[in-house]
Parts: sequence; C-alpha cells; structure tokens
Amino acid sequence: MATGRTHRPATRSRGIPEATVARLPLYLRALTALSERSVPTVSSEELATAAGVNSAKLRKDFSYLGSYGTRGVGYDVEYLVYQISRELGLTQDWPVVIVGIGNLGAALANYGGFASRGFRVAALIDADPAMAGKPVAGMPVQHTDELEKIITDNGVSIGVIATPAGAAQQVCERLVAAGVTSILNFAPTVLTVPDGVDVRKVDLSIELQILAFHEQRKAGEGAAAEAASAAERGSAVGAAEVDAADADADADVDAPEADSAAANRKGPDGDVPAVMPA
Amino acid sequence: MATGRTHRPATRSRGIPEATVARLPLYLRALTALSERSVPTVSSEELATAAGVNSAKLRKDFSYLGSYGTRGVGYDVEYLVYQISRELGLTQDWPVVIVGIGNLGAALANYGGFASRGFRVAALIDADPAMAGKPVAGMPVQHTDELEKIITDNGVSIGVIATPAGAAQQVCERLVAAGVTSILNFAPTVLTVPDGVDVRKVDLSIELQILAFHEQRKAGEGAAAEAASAAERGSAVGAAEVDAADADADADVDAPEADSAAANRKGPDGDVPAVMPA
DNA sequence: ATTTGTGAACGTTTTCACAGCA
DNA sequence: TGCTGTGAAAACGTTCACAAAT
Repeated sequence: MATGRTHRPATRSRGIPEATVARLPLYLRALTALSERSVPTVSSEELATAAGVNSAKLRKDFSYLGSYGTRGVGYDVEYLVYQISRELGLTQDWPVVIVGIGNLGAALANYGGFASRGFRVAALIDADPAMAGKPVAGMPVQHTDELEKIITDNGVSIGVIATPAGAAQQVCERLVAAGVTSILNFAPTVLTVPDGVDVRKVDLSIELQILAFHEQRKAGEGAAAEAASAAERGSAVGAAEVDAADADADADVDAPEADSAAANRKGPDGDVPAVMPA
Repeated sequence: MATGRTHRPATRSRGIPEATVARLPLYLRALTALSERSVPTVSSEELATAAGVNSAKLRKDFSYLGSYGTRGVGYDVEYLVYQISRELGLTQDWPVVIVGIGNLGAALANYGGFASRGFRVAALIDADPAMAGKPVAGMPVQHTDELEKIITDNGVSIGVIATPAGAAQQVCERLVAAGVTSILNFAPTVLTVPDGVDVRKVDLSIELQILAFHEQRKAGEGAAAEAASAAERGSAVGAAEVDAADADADADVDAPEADSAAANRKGPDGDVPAVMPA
C-alpha cells in the first residue's frame, strides 16, 4: 500500500464499461456509412461485420445503452446513430486546441475527420515565434504565450499535444491549469496529470514495436526458433538488402552486461538456459 | 456457430499476454532514458513510476519474460534493455513502407522515433503521379505501380497505411499479396485481412470521441445530469463562443426517427423514460 | 532490510447459448 | 422463423500479499 491510489480510479462509467465505450465510435462510423446509403435497418450480425467485431459483443455493448433494437428485425440505423452520438457526447460541439504545429500537428490540423463529428479546431498553438501568424489549414498559428487566454476564451476542454517529447509535460501542465480536462497526447512520453484529467496516448513507435513482436513470432514459428534470419512468409522475398539486420539478429549473444550478480538468471520455462553474455 | 472463427484466433503468444506485450515498449522507453543517464539499476517501483504503471503489474509483466531482477536490489538497466529489445524483436532491423504521402504520411516519414529503434523507412509510396520523384524526408516518393517490387526487393513485412479511407482496403490487399504481414493503419476504416496478418489501428477520431464521452460525464457529474450546458470544471471558463453548442446540447429532443415499431424502447435502468423523439 | 517473483483473489471482458419477443 | 437481449460460463487482466532470495 505504498502509493495507494491507482492511476485512474474512476474509470468505471455510469454503467458503460470502458471496453464498450472504446467500440462505440466504431459502431458509429459503420452506422454513418449505412445511413449515407439510406439503409433503414441493420442486424447485429451485419453491423458487427462492418465494424470488425463479433455480433455477440456488439449486442452486449448495445445492451449497456438500452434496448434500442427490435427482435426479429434489427436496429434502426438513424435512431442508433443518434443514440450513440448522444452517449458519446457528440451532439454538442467540442472546441479543441492543437499544441505543436510541426509536421504532425499540421497534419492533424488538416485532417478532415476532425471537424466531421462535433470537434472543431479552435486554435493552433506553437512555441516557435517564427510560426506565429502563419496560416496552417486556413488558420493562423498562435504563440504559446496566448495559450491560457485561448483556452479560457473558447471554453476548450480538450487539448491535443503534438509537441516534441521534451515539451509535452510542460505544455500539459499549462493546458490543465488553464482548464483542459482531456488530453490526446501524440508525444512519445508519459504524461503525469492530476486526478480528474483524462489522457489518451497515440504512439507510432509503440504500435510498430508491438507489430514487430508479432512479426518476429511469425518468423520463428515453423522453424526451431533459433537462427532467426529475416524469414518472410506468404510470398517470395528477395531480402537483398537486410544483410546488416541478419548480422544482428543471428547472434544469440552480444548482450550488454553491467556488473555483479549476473549469475543464475533464467529465461521462461523450458527454453535455452538463457542468454548469458560475457 | 455461424461464422465460427474469431477474427484473431492466434493472438495468444508463446506465453506472453497481449496486454504485457503492449506495455513492453513503455518499459523500454523508460529504461532507455535511465540508460542514457547511466543509471545502473532500478527498482520495480521506480521503473513503474517512470513508465506510468504500478509496480505489481510491472513485476508480473517481467515475470513472463523470465527472472531478470535481483531480489533486494532491482533490475540491471542495460541487461533489461537488451532483454526487452530482444523480446520485441528490435535487435533486428525492420524495413517499413509508408503508403500515402499526404500530410500525415509526410509527418510519419519525418518522424524521428521511427528510425531510432530497429525500424527503417524503406520507401514512401503514393498514388499521385505528380508526387513521384519528389523528395520527402530526404527520400524520393515512388509511385504505387512500384509497390509490389519495393516490398519484394526490400523484404518488407511491415506496412504503414496513411491513405484516405477509400483507398485503404485496396492498398492493404496489395501489401498483403506482396508479402506484408503486419499493417499499421492510420486510415479511418476497418481493414479486412487474411489470417496470419496483424493489423493495428491508429485513429484520431476514435480517440477524440472516447475523450468526449468522459468529458461529457465530467460535466454532468455534480449536476442532475440534465440540462447539460457546457459546464467546465477546474478553472474559470468564459464559454463566450460555444453558444451554438449549447443550443444543441440543451435539448433532450431533436432525435431523428425513422418509421415503424418505435414503441416501448427503454434506456438504461432508472433513467428518464428514454428519449422518444417525434 | 529490501525487493523480487508469484500464487491466489478479485475485477473486467468476451463468448456461449438460449429465453423472450416481434 | 429470426433476431435481440441477457444470464451464466469462460477467458483474460490486475491487484494483493507474502515467501524467497540476496
């Protein structure tokens, strides 16, 4: 009981599980597409396929919202679009600020899907004085000095951080102090925030590393899981450029090792006795 | 038993839970920072704080990798960096292609963290002939016609899709047919892939919607959950611009409704008798 | 004296399978 | 007959709490 409180104690919604909330936008997107094609009703099976989940999960998810379907028929598309939008809070308009107008920030500012559903870019903010006044996505970039005023004047409660990692925590603190209570963080760093502030993180590098993990497992799948050359699968592969990688990957040694008590370290269960580098 | 197989049946790793895999990059990042500061050892408590998790979880996670710590002391930083890198497959080099060099694709190409850990941008690909040959991030953009050849020649197994939603599925299919088995999808659409191909999705719009959900709950927290004006919390808020939003949010009506059997729909438990729009 | 590693308890999420309703 | 809504079961993930190790 050292620290006591967990990082996000109040994640439990007014009934709706977090996992369900995370899928609602998916359903909404699928439903919107159906709505545009003027499809009047949809079954859980069809909608689930469109959203990339299975139908039992979808029905369970919807059951947390209420009984919005009709047995034997399915769901009314327009009605569900409205109910989910409402549940997600998209029937109101959310002004958003983007801080850090580099490559990524500019890309986000230009991203169309932003404005589509209740979100409105209220301001673009950057620390570089040379950026100030420059138009990005048809909007003048404002200097960080204005941050607090912008947040307050526009009633912004959602902030997007697209700064370098080093600046992120400080920007975060200023946003929070000015009244922002939800942050979407693109900087590759862990943000520390007070209770009551939500942070979601988008991290390219982490996603790639997770993919690499699975990719590696695929490669060592049929083989004896050793001498992992960059074996590709599916179709023919030349691999006529990855030799440097091979030199790295082949070796089961070459681990950095520091000092003292390096004895009796063991890997998982029945594997090789573990990598014991010099 | 209609469809039968789940979407990703073989997610279960050789022991390591998916949730743990998703955190390993976080630990790795924290450890790398410690390594750069020449910190020799670290306790689970310290490392957990740096990574933004709790120490019990971290220890459990590490226990799936093996016994790499020393009781009474902690973990050797360099050694752990190596072990996690190895587990994630980062001791080898992963050539990656980025398809779709718009704002976002260009931002990704310029993203430094890309090259840092085992990933190397092997090619930038775009469907626009006008883009072909143009340098982005010091690299000439190649035309989509070359896609298959690029994948094959470079032994690419990881592809990043940053195209518009409409093009994503088709690009995905070409990537997979050419030998790519892991895809990072930035397009706001559900990709359908054959078994054995991993897809991870990064979706700005979904993240914002999840934040909006929680933001909405915060607003209606103290109040009677009705007449939800855009009440902000924490510090003073002018809200001198969000009036349009208020008009939308106040109303508990205004739901679109289609046709027939709209009777006896009920919301969750003891709520208002449900929104019954005209 | 500390701190890891891990069974056991607990909580959450997914899946199953079918009753209930149109 | 067809499809939703939901208890019950299973799978998965997190936290607790302490024995084992140094």
